[in-house]
Amino acid sequence: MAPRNSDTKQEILRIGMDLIKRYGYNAFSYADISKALDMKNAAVHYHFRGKEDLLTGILDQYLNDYVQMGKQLQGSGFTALQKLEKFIERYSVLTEMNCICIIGSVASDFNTLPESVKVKIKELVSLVLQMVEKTLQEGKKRGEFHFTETAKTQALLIMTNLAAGVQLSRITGKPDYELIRKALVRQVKG
Amino acid sequence: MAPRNSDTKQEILRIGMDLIKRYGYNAFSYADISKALDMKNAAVHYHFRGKEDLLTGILDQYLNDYVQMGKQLQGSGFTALQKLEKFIERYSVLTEMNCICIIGSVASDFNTLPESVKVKIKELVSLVLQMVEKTLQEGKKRGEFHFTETAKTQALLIMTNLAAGVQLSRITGKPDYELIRKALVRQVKG
DNA sequence: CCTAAAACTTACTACTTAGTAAGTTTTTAG
DNA sequence: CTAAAAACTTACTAAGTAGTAAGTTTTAGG
Repeated sequence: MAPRNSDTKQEILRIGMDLIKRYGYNAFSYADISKALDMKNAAVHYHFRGKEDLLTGILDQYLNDYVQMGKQLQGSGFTALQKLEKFIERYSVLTEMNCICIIGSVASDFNTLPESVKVKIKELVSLVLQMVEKTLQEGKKRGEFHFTETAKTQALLIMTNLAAGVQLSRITGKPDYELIRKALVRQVKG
Repeated sequence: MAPRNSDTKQEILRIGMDLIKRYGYNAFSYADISKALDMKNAAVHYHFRGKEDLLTGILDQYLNDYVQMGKQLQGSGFTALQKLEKFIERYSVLTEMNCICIIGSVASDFNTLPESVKVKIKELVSLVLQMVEKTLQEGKKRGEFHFTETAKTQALLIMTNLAAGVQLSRITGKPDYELIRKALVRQVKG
């Protein structure tokens, strides 16, 4: 049998996250994951009792990544613009991989998800929005940004531009994402 | 048995469209449709051989609706702002119904769809974007709008704000959609 | 009224889905 | 080396999926 070298649980999360970004939560199965890792579906159930637990695990990890990134950027000498660009970069990478962001993916499937997961998604989205809002406020204070809307509203505009930008560009092509990306940066700079 | 008064094929399309907007393409089945219309799943297959045909029918109807709306607005004495608001209104209604737009829904599932449908979605998105772009150009010429981006880019920004706005507001609440809606109108007015 | 097409139902198939119970292998710690 | 916990496999279930073939009812037109 193939050697089971690395942490399987982590691998499952990795594959699961990729599948959600590529196809969506309701379009992948335990079989897809087990096949990708060359094991049986029961092994996946050993690590995550149900699909709900798996999704929860994926969202927890994603949230953790964001918190980690936030800490790394905080008080690190980066300008607000650089912080914003680090955030935008995540979406550029998604576009390049023909994927959409986790938040956009689960947002589309929102009505089909169990309540516990809905709550977690709310937390996740709130966190991301607050991080962007904070960066925007900081940039305005420093004189880097000159947008006219409130920081919260501007954060909403940026989030929707990016999340839907990657979705739209899968259909109409990557140049459209670039148009959106550049325009929203201009908008923020004012 | 319950009387089969109205056009069944049209009813199937109506239910199917509602299910896509509410749950997504991969989260509903022929059984859902047949139950809603109090008939057997084979009857749905009589009208639409496969799920691919059903989705094609739904997209065709949606595209047709848009063309119809475009014709109605063209040369009808409406200002560009009024036309834009008619467009925005569609998304406001979706928000109120706890739904997302068809385009956003199929965009998330894009990688799971057959090629023929992908092509149709491309046509649909291009049409909608062009309609918005045209309205923006008209408004600028008339002095109603004063946005600084190109009409195409501004159309992309509006589309992404609205499409992701309804998705996001299902998670964080309707007020966020309102913030986005009002901000994008301000942005266009300049 | 009669016929033929349209609109179904009945009854099924083959496949996929999440999930489970019981047994086996592998790893780890004393 | 050994015991036991962890990480699996085997072998299954029950439910749901799209889809089909054949027969029945309904509807519309001459």
